[in-house]
Amino acid sequence: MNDQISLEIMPGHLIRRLNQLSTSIFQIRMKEGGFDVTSVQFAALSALGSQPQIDQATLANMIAYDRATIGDVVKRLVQKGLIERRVDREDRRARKLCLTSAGKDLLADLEPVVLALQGEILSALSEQEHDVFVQLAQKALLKAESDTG
Amino acid sequence: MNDQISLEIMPGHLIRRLNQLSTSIFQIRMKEGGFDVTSVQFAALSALGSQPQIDQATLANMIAYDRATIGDVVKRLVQKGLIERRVDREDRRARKLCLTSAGKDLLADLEPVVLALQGEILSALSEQEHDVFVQLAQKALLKAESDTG
DNA sequence: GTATAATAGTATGTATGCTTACTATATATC
DNA sequence: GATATATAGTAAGCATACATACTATTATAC
Repeated sequence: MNDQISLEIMPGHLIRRLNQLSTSIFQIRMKEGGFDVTSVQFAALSALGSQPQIDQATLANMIAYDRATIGDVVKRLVQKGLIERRVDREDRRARKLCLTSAGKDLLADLEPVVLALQGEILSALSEQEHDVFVQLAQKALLKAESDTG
Repeated sequence: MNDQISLEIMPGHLIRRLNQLSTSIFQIRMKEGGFDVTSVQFAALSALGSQPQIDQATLANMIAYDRATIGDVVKRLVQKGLIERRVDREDRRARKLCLTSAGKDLLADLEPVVLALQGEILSALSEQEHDVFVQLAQKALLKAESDTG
C-alpha cells in the first residue's frame, strides 16, 4: 500500500546533490585562495583561454549554457576587467570575446586550484570508480547531445 | 607547453551538465503532463507526503536545501494551495507543514510521471550501468554528508 | 532587389540556490 | 530568573539558469 517514493534512489535527486557538493567545494576553495570567481566564470575564462576571439553564442555552446545566462556572465567578467568584448566587424550582430592580460594571469593562477578541487568532488571513490563514474557520465551526456543537436 | 585543461573530463563540469539534462527532462515532462511544478517543488511535496507535519528546517534537511530556499519554495506551494503552513504550538518559531487535499491529489498524479522520467535521465546507460552510476553517486554523497554532519 | 527566415544579443520575468544579517523564540547556564 | 547561546524563519542581495519576446543584423528565397 505504501508506494514509498524514495528520493535517495532517483538519479535526478542524486545528480542535483552531486552538483550541490561540487559547487560547494568550488566555492570553498576559491574563497580560500582569495579568488572571486564562480564555476561558470571559470568555465568561460577557460574556454576563452583555449579559443580566443569567439563570440558569445559560440562560448555558450562550448560550455553548455544558454545565451541569456552567458550574456550576464560576460557582463560581469567585463566589469571585472578579465575579458574584452567588441563588435565583430564581419557580423555586427556578434560580439567577439577575448581574455585581457589580467584575465590570462588569473586563469593561469586558477587552473591548478581548479584541477586539484576536481579530485575532491569524488574523493570517496577509488581511482577506478572515479574513472567509471566519468565514463558513465560522458556516455549519458553523449546520447543527450545527439538527441538534441 | 599546452596545458590544455579540458572541461570534458572534469567531474564538476560533467555533473553540472547531468543536472542540466535532468532538470530539462523534468521540465519537459511536467509541461507535457500539464503540471506546473518544478523539481524542488516535487521533492518538497514528496517529502511532505511521507512525513507530514514537519517544519521547514526539517524539510530543508530531508531534501538537502538551505532554509532560505525552502522558505521561498514553501511560499509558492502555499500560494498554489498545495500545502498548509501553521505555527507550531509547542515551538512558536517553527512552522509546521502538511499537504492539502489538492496537494495530495497532485502528488499522486505526479509520482508515476516523475518515476518514469527518472529512467530517461540515464537512458543511454544499460540497466547495470545505471545501477553502478547510482551506487557511485550515493557513495560520493555519503562521504560528503559524514564530512559535514 | 525585396520579402522572409535565421541568428546574435538584450530585456524581462520566474525560480532556484546560496550567504549574511536580522528578529523572534526557546534552551542552557549560572 | 537574568543572561548567553542556539535555533526557526525572514529579508536582502548576488549569481546562476532558463523561457519568451524583442531588436538589430545577416542570409536566403524568390
